[in-house]
Amino acid sequence: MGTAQQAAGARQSLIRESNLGLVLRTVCAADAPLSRADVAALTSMTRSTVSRLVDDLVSTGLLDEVAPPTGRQGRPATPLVPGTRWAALGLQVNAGYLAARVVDLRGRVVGERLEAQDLLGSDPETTLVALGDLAADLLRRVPSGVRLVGAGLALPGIVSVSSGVLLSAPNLGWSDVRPADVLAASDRLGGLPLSIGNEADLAARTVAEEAPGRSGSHGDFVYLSGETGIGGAAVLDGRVMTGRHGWAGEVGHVCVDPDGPVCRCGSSGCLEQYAGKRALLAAAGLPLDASPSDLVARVEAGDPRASQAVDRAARALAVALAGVVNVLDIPTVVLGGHLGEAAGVLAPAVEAMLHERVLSGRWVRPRIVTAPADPAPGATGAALRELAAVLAGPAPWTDRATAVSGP
Amino acid sequence: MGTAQQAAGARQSLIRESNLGLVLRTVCAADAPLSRADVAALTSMTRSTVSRLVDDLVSTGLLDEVAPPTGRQGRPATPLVPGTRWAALGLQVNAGYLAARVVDLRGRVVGERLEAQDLLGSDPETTLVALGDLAADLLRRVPSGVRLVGAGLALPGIVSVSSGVLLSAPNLGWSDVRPADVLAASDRLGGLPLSIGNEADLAARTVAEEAPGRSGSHGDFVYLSGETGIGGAAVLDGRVMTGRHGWAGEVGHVCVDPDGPVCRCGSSGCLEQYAGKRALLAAAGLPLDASPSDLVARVEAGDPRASQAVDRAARALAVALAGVVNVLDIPTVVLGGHLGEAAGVLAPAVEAMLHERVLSGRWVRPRIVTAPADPAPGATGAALRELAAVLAGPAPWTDRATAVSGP
DNA sequence: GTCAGTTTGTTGTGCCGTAAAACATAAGCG
DNA sequence: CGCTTATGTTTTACGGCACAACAAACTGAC
Repeated sequence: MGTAQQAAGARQSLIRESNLGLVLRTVCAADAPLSRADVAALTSMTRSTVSRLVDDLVSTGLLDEVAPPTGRQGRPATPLVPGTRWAALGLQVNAGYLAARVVDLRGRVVGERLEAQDLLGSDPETTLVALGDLAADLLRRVPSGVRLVGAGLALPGIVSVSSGVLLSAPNLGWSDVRPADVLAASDRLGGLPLSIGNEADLAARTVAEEAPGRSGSHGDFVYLSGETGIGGAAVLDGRVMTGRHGWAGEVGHVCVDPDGPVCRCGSSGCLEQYAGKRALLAAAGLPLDASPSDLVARVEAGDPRASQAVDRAARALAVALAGVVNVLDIPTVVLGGHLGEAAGVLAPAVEAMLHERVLSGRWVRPRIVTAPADPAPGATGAALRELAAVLAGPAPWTDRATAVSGP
Repeated sequence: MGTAQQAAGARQSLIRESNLGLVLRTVCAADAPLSRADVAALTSMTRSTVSRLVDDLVSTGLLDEVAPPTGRQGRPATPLVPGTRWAALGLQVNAGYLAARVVDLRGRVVGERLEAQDLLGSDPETTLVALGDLAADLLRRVPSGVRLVGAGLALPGIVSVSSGVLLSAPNLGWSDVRPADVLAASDRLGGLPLSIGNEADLAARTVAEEAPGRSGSHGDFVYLSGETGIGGAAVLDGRVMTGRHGWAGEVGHVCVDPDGPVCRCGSSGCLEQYAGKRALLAAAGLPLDASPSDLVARVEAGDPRASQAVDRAARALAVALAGVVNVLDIPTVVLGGHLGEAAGVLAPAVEAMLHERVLSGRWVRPRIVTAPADPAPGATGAALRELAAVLAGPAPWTDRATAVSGP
């Protein structure tokens, strides 16, 4: 087509905003508190410039100054840390539970509410209102003075992020739901804007950044979220690849064997039919409400049926992941959810087979690692995404004067 | 780990450079010539600012002013077009030919040399020197005054872009080759810096942008390059996704059936074993030197063996591409090379099967389209990549005074 | 205890690039 | 020929950063 794209010219204020964000991100990314001079050295800006930017950030509470250390020569530096006055709300609906979390700019979970509940076939509206109650209860306990920058909701299904519609969530039995409308109608979030996202995409974010702006141990990886189904996400250089419509990363429905069992997605031989929680437990002869650790125990006890189920799943994982690694050139795979719990018996076999099947395996050996155990990583990830918006461009936030929260 | 990343602070000169590039790209992206006032309107900058930026670009020849049109009211505008004084050299080595092209900033092929040659098992040094001769001959015919910004070489194999090493090219029988060193030693490129890239990645670029800075009809697509093997590339929002090491897009080695034939990559059941040129022709009972059009003719004539081979390939393509589409969320597939030539008999079947196998197929129907026929798209893509560096940031180029080329 | 040495943070000066508005230019049109 | 319209240029002002000098605060040695 060749139509000229709309792109705004850079004016002087942009460089201010850009540097404001750079300073904030630099402080957030650091392991130890940085002084103004440290930031200047890292960003190759002058101390005077950094100083003025930092002053702005401190006055809005995006950065905090802490007590100067002693013992070193020269004028004592003023250590800077991410502020505690800014936080975001993360929500999650899953087949087995509701979750609400508040995460602050330092990445600390300020407050949390979890509620186990079987939600397969539940009514979307009722469930979302219950989630709203959970959130409202949580928000009441948040210390006053904390500014909430937004709310995010992690959902296990196909989500249209831009329009805010959950198109389909088979494990909940939901389709065409607009959570923001439901929660706005019930007014439990106090006008906080709500965005939604895919559970795996958001859970992957908790691996990509251990705190807002601070990248995790892996910069590029494929995340596999073993909840009831198998969700997935691809992270490239710390950013979750969402794809054109936000549906990228559906590794669970990569075809492992075209002659394999029919999947409820309409295709056949999907990975989920081999390594999904139900498929795995059923193949091992375990009840559907058994836990992955039961499976691991059986395998370690020498149960041949369990071992066979695990082998079958490992083989399927290797085939599917090899394709993903070949296409994305990301040799690291992070296993979360039930796959993470079963990683002890799964990972070694998958890793070996991956090595054989990956074209570039000769030069970079594929690795499988396990995500830290967390009942609701999607909720944390949703909060992190909201906070990431602040880090990307703090300027719009420094203007707003009043806080949303408070008792 | 959370180490603070090195990021430079934005200084004032950056905004100049940024806007310089923006103006250049805006003009290049437009279908019709733009005036200074048009650019100002599109970029939301003032006419005065645009005017000064354009003056700089015109003085370096990155933009040309053409004759003002007549017939409209008001002071006649000065139409701007990409300059003809800037060009890049694109080279390609493939199993069947050598190619050299010079492409200018308007996307026109200024000069071209093609040489058919069987290069399987050839000596890398001899072949690259021959390519250098071809290029030197081509450069002699380039009009004087044309500035060459760089040279790119498209190679059919695993390439380490950053270090400039062709790690492995099975279809040439090459491994661990450093083309830049060979060509620098023979001094046939007159000191022009050479970068290398994967053939499919670069060929995909010719689909993504029909001219430097002017995007093609598809912004997001998976490109399948059917040369001797099957290469691939993923294009997201006009940018080729290269992956961590530059090896992304190897769709040819996605596993279609784990029990399928062994591939020379060490894996089994790779797509290439079903839809690769050799596999396809062999399955159809055609000689290895037959052309894809022969296959199409046989199918249309009702040859059952040919039809069966095509069906098998289509099935394999659907399985592999469904996985790719599920993971990347890119519902458009562009077929190039022999797959493009056979698209008439392949595409409809693949499209139908894709629709069934893609998770999001209910909302966005996957489409298969054909790339324009071109004997050496990699060469053009390599040149486009060099020119893209100029468009991304023209500032470094406007400083250099002297040209490289000339008779 | 005092003073040199050292590192940090702040204050003025100048340069540079864009915005805004007035002005100059070059057509068409009645 | 003057009016209208649109483009391109000039002038002035403002905001941002770099640079350099300065002030602040602590260590350590004599």
